[in-house]
Amino acid sequence: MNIQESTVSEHWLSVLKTSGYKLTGPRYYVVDILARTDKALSALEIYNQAHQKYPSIGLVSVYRALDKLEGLGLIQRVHQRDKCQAYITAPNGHEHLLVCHSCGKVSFFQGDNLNALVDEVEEKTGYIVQEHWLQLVGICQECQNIEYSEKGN
Amino acid sequence: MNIQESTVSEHWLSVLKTSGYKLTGPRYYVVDILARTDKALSALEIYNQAHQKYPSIGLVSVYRALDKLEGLGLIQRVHQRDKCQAYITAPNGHEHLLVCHSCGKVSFFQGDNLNALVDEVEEKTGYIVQEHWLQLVGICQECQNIEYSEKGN
DNA sequence: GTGATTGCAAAGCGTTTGCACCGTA
DNA sequence: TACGGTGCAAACGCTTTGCAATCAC
Repeated sequence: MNIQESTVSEHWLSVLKTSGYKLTGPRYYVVDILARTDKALSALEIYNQAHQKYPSIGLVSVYRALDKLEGLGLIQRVHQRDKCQAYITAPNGHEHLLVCHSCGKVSFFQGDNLNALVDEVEEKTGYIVQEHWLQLVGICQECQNIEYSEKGN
Repeated sequence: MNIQESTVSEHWLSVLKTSGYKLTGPRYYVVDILARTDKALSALEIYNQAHQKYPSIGLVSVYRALDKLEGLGLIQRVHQRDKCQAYITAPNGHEHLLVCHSCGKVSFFQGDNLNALVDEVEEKTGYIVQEHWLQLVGICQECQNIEYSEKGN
């Protein structure tokens, strides 16, 4: 295929290529959509968006692309109360997530303090902790402002 | 129905009753199984166990019981990399989980330090954080010992 | 007695698989 | 050219729903 427009996801495409994967249309559009949004998207949502620019794309290819991207650590799952099948970019590998309950926006944050907690738990319980996984859910500043202005009316 | 043996899940049964739910066979066995184990169980696993003592139970009733128990805050979901449909008791409401990657055992731990982190994130990002959700995955002490003794052979 | 609860069967939904064709490298 | 990747359709497994019968209260 022939990609003309340059995007922020060039890094991803090069990682895909370096890992021995072919650069195909479906993969390109999945990568591009995820790289351009700050909301967690499900396979179907990605498919719907991709379908507009690449009508021949199949939902199955989206699933397969997501699988590969997750394996390469380029994206990560967002776990929510009910559904846990949405994905977000992982620009710096696995990070802690901050999810806005109102607009669905996902941000990242550093959790340095977590190391002390992990050490404490390891000492108290005798576990060897291999991975930790933290997610905060709240309301972002923009959505707070919207709520206030709505109440003001 | 007529329950003879007394179990650790009496508290749950009284909560169910107080909340206006009828105490039926299927509910009793779902509560009892979850109260007696320290492993996260899926609906099907609970059904299989319950079926042994209560052969007429239906899988559907297990799903419905899990729904109610989760709503009452008596159990909570355990989120794992792939599947997020397993449940564990929540004896003290929602708590942080420590999951053994080897045997599947789930423990609870206190995360007091988390408040400082949440405050910090709120200040830096402007979010109002409503819920936090932390899970550690590692190897428990027993499984570590098993590994060592196996390597020694 | 009465309405909530149950079990069955079927439907629903998201995801995976089989397969022949296609396109990248 | 070779073979990894694709799209379609069908299969799959988990979960939910419709409904008449049942059971706790």
